[in-house]
Amino acid sequence: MAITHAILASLVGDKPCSGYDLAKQFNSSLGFFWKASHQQIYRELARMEKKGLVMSEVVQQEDRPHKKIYRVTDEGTQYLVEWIALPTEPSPVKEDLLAKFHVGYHVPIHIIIDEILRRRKIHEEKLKLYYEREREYFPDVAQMSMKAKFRYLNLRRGITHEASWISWFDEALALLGGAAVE
Amino acid sequence: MAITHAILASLVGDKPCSGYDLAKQFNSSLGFFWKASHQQIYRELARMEKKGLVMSEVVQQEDRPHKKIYRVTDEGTQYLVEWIALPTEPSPVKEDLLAKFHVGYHVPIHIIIDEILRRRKIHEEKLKLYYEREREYFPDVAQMSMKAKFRYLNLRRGITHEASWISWFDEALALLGGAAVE
DNA sequence: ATTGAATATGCACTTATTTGCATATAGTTT
DNA sequence: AAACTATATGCAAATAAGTGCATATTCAAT
Repeated sequence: MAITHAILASLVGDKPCSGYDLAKQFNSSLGFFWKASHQQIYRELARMEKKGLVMSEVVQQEDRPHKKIYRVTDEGTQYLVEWIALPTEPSPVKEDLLAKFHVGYHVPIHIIIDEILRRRKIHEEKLKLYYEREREYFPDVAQMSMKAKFRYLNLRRGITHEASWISWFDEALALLGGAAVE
Repeated sequence: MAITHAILASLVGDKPCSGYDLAKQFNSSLGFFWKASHQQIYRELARMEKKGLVMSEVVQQEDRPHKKIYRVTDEGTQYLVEWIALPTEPSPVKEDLLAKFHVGYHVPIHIIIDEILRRRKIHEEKLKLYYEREREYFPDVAQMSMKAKFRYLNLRRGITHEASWISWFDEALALLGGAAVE
């Protein structure tokens, strides 16, 4: 996915913010569909401003360095809406772990088992975090605004994604004879 | 994931082959963890040969253009095995559809519904293909070599991945009031 | 004969990403 | 006082990845 679209979606969908804020939003819903370094973000924001998709305003702060707050222009909004209407292909999977599994029988099995256990823990913690957020922010699924529904679905995608990893890890452990988990 | 690792894994795990063959293997198990254009592959193979990770042999063919068969060197194998032992982080998700959902309430709902239905069909077809391959190549899960187990698990990862997408699409359709599927 | 498909390779250009460096303010910790 | 953390921005260089174009052979179809 082009970083342009991710930034536009974030600025339109949340409030106008600085590059620093964008870089931080890896924790929030933005992190479900996009990650990038702050260097990428600053550069991309500058490019987008040159193209007229966003505009910035320098905000002087007393206790912190000044910052540039970016907001989406009408042109930017239109560009985003047009992009949404275009069909989207599934993003290609590039997963290290699967490449390792492809030749996994060439290394001692404990290396693979350890790696599965390590990765499983990472995904489990993420899943737990997502469940907590689900309980906290979306307690009443029946009563939600359109915006909330979409945010909820993105969170649900994170949940199904992590859950499918975990069930696969368990399958792998069972087949490869790894220890039971916890 | 670095394309280097994917190519090495493919050459070690399957048989030595040409860049053209590698590019075609998008259909087979290779496609679960890696996609690239033939241009990328040829360039990367050339680089890897310069580094000594692979070596090539030109094979003259009577009925087709000549081709270069690449095989992994001892150095390449060692490099791959060392890489496998390194821990692997989950690959960052960059999914267009989630960015679109982030601002989905800004466009008419039928655009989103249509896109869900279209994407659902793609994932369903892939899942069907994977199930067929599972029946065909792995009929007896209890009796498998180590190599077969790893191949089976990669296929299973493809299956859990696609299945999690489909269940999410159904959830989205239910919440957004889309038509029942088929 | 010419077009098209499959096999087979690759250069050149462009874009994307990563890494290292650099700067600046202010508060907190040692 | 010096070091560290958090906020805030950005350039430069290197590496990686992606797109467009170009070439060559053979067979099959029109």
